[in-house]
Amino acid sequence: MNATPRVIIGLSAVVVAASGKGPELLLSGSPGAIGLPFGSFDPIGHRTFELAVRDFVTSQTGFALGYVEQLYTFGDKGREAPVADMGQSSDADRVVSVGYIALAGSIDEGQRRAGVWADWYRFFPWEDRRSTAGMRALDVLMPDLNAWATTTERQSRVAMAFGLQGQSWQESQVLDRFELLYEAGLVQEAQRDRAKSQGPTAPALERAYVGEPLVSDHRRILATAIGRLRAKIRYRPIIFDLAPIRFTLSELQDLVEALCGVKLHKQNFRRTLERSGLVESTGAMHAETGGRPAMLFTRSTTSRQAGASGLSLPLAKR
Amino acid sequence: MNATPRVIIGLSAVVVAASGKGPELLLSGSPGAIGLPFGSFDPIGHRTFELAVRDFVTSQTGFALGYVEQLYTFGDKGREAPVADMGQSSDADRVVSVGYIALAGSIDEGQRRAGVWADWYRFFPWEDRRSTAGMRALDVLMPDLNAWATTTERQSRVAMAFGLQGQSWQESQVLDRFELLYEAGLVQEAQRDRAKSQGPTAPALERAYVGEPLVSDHRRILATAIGRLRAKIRYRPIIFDLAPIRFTLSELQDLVEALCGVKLHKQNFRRTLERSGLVESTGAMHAETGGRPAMLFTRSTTSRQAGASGLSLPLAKR
DNA sequence: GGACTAATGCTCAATTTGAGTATTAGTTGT
DNA sequence: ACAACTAATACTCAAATTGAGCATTAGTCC
Repeated sequence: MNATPRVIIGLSAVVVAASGKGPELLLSGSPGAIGLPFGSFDPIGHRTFELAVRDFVTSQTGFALGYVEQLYTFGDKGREAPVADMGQSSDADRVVSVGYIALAGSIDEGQRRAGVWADWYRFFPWEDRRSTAGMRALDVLMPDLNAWATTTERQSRVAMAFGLQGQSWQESQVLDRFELLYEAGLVQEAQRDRAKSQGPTAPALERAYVGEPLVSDHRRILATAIGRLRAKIRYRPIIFDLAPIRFTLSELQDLVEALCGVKLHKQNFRRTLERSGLVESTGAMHAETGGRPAMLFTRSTTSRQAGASGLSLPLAKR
Repeated sequence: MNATPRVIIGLSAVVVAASGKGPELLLSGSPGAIGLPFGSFDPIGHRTFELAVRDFVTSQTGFALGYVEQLYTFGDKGREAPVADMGQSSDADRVVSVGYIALAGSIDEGQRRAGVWADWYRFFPWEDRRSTAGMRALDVLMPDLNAWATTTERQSRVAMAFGLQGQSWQESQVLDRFELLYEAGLVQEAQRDRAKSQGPTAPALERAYVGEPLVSDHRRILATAIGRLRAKIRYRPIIFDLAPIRFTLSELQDLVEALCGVKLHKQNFRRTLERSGLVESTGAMHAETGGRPAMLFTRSTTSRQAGASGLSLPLAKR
């Protein structure tokens, strides 16, 4: 045991790629203990965090990252992520973990097979309001959430987060919603974390409704990341770091919808997008959908400039 | 010299308070080496970063913080902030610094005297577009900036950041603008940082135009913080953490204008604010301005709820 | 050639902005 | 007490943006 505990910097990455179906996450770990790719920062070998993240994700999953952005630094005691793959850490060490978001663009089948990818809604079923399944998850959770909301303060938090009572659903409030479900004891992590001190609490609901748990606080990190991404596509053109080089407007819309978990009005989406100047049409067409062939677009050069704004979403159909 | 270098966590805080005149910053250091309040994180004594920040700011400046939010974690080698007040660090150590933003509300004269406060536009004269002085700073800098912008890529970056050629001025792009001025060698830090490798570069302009330098990369951190704050008041009601408990709409507007460095249309500001439901009028009046007495408002309870949105600014008069 | 499917085009009312002009309730000077 | 002045508040109006539809078109699949 050391007199001065060491500080260890852990790095975790939320790596997102767009498949045909929607946003997918790169995971690591073994069945029953799935988590985000996680590595530790080597103060000698690594010049910057970002390089370190690229490095360990590539070496851990064989995958090279595109856009990378820092998410948040988690330093609370009792919240540290386990340093599974390190071994040399002792109890006296203090782990600080720096979370990153990485966008891996659209990936092909080969790349897909190289890593373990999963639809991120497996962990947040209630966040997907495109499908009836997602809406159903919310319906199932609601009674328990209401039962927990015994004070007005709790009630109003629930109303704000889940868009009840005249409030509108804000797709970027992913973390608020997760925190509420955690506090209400409805997600498995809550039961796991409480098991140490107290007895069991809320009823165990099916995975299809409460989502699958992740190791440590990784699901919370993921919630933070999803919220950030959803907010960010509105003011930075990051959506193009997720989309393929050439795309039809429908494909782009599907991607945005998948990311935000809501349905958009097609004609208006097209309108705002064309006005924004973020995309420009290539001459080419894409005819594989069985309907009228669609124009293929690319991101414009202006969309690449620092300070270019994002999509002002023509939002939410109920 | 250690075999395994230690990692040291430094914490720096951008502490903002609203005085009558505008946003003021809490500084520390001695003349000629002014910087942000800076402390180091003690892995044993501190349970969370946030507590540590509150702690060292209070002990260093006698000031208690209100709202605190993490800004960014700076881990690049060669960019670390000096650990002036520590002494025990060696060259082999790696310093990672976590930046925080803190809002100290509106402060009275007594509190003001307890610390060293400065108008933040001393460090960014060009960011203040309310005054002719600020506009003048930009005019003075522009020729040098244009001289530096020899490639189209640079030119378009300048145009985007400074709102030229049909682009509009985006008040939250503080960092982009600072980075450009840095790269163009117009701010003192650039010359200082380059002095080690190369000779002197750009002409030395007056402080009134290029702003005062800060220790290490603190001015960059500050630019990040200002940009973040300016963006954030649009989607979170943080402005009320800066305003006094009761305020007139004009006072609130002055505060927003000072923060964002732009003038707003008075009648429209009032309109959006009243519609937003973020404020509610107390019965009381405030009659000290020499004109018609103004209604005093407070933030509403809804503005305190998690997820409450910010001000949709009725923007910029030229 | 007719049915079907998506993509694209176009319209219209409701809201939200941007930019003013007009009125009101105080203070200050004479 | 009145005129001049100042800032707050009220009201107006056109332009732009948004939300929601209906209509048309260019392909594929019998």
